[in-house]
Amino acid sequence: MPASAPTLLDPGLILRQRFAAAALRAFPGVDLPDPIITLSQSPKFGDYQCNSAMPYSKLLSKPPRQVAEALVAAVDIADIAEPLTPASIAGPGFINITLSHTAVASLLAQLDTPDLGLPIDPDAPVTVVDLCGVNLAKQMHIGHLRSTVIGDTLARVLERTIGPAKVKRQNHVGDWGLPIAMVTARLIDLENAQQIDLAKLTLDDLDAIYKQAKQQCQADEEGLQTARAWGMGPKIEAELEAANAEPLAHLARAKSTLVALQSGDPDVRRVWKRIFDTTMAACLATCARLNASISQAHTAGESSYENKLAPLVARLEQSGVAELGSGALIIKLDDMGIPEPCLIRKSDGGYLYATTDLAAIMHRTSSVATGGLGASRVVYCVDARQSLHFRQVFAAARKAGLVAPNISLEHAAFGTILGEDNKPFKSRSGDSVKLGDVIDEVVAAALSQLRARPRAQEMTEPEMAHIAQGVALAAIRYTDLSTERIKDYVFSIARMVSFEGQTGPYLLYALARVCSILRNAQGQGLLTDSPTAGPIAVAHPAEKALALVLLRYPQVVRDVDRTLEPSRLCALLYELAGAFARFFEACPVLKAEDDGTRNARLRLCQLTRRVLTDGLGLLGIPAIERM
RNA sequence: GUCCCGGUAGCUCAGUUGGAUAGAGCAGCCGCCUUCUAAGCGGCAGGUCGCGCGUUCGAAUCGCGCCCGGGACGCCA
Repeated sequence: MPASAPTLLDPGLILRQRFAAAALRAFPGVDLPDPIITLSQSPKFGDYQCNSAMPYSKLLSKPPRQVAEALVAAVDIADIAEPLTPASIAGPGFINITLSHTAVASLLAQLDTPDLGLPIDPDAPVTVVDLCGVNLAKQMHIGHLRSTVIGDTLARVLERTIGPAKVKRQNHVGDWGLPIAMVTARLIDLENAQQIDLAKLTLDDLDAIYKQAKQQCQADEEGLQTARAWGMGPKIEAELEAANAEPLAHLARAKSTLVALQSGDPDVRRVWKRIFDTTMAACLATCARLNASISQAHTAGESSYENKLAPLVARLEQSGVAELGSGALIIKLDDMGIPEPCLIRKSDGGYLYATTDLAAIMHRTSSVATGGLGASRVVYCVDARQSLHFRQVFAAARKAGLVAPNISLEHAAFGTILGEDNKPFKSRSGDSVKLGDVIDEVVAAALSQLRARPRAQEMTEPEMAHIAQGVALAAIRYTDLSTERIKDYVFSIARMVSFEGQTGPYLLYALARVCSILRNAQGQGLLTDSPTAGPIAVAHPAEKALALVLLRYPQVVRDVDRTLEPSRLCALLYELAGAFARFFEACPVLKAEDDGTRNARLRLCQLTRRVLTDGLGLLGIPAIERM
């Protein structure tokens, strides 16, 4: 047990410890589960409650109220809560606990440190976060939003809990398959025909060329097979074959380009590199607009595993883990509860994306000394539709002994973004929507909302434009992060920038109001040089309610680390903003009844600002101090 | 067909390890700006937690069966 275990600030955790000790004292020798401590639903039940008397009563064969009485008699919480009395036991045996104001103030003072109760865990494992996952020759589209935003947020949270040095973002760029070869082939043709200048190539060009190339290679093989199967006659078959001739030729050309690319043909490589650079520059710019910290340094494309595939597959084949099935090389997983085998080599000798993923796992988890990333935890921020794929890859990696048993492989799966019609978000023409265009739209919507406000007159155009950017970013990211990852959600620009209720802008607004108070205090010379010097105190119910939300912050951040669910942090910050809004209504700060109250409230404001700023920062939402 | 994920107020969603009267937001209705930003606050109204059976002192939560919606399912990535 490290001596530097974080100070317990969360009242729920403190109470759990105290009640566990009480259970040990009251019922020595009995192995009871951890006490259940929850927030009370209603103020009349106090702040927290212990619900364990009932389950314990069964294990102890004693009436629940008697168990509750024994716990109340044994528990030592005099330093943090109001004294428990027989009236504290309610219903079948709930123990209601009201924290003392002095204890809350003292815990708040302990929270008010540079790390906000979140010291970096020195024993934490190096963690890889697989995120973004763009493809070459394609604009980032709406399908990349969640992987980018959720992945970036999880990485930010981990950077906070385990330290930035141990978090390795990995952008597993799709830069190596047949589709890329198709584009490369097409681009070489266009260049030879002098129809394009590679030096001036843009991603929009590539996007168009990608579609052309795909079209060119689109053979109606299904139709042909149907015609054969149904015996539609040689004439129809011949017609279909003729129609297929051209696509098949293009396909053959793409395949040979892929071979050339993979064997290092300099000219093909040169064109490919141009595609790569053009794509990455544009995508990283879009990531930057989303405030996602994803850079060239995080890029680890499929191509980077290119020369690892053959040795890996050979090893798996030799060890007998992989076997031939209908010509393909497969790893059977039925003994691991997965009926579908994992394919790692096609019957034509080509490798599949599972092969690349296995190579990536090895790179990520092997030691730094051997050129790996040294991770003990790998988090995949990828669409839920790939769940089976990752179950297969993880199981295959374990079965093949590619990763040690203590290494954690986690798929942080997320649902689909839907349009207003409840179907996957697409443009009117059925194409996927470019992410940059979506961001533009949200910024425009935010700006027009902003102009409609009465306060708009007090702002300059550049100020408003700046705020609109921030509001749009908060709207997009908060919307994406605030529901459970696994669920689909409807992308409604109107709702996300509505500025009302549970939205990113509401959180920014709460922060702007805190900042406003502190700014005015500064202006009136009410903030001393050492802002944390004055005593912290909690008296008014709204102050206490605010304090109790603040105290839950560190533990919620750790929860996000553990569960990979940013929505929990979103929920807490929303509660915090609400608690502050009620405090703001009920408790005048600058015009408080006396200096002591005012200073205590100023400290509460300062701490609220810090926690809100910190939490928003973890969500990748920069603070706006005035709006 | 098999497997995975969802189903909670008109709409969008919370609901932690099974706990008290299932909570928010939006939309609707009623109040509150001479006072630190009304993008706010207070209140009213709104629910067979998809259906059934079971386990339990207690089930939105756990188990089994069904219904509805979405998704995945050996040579695409």
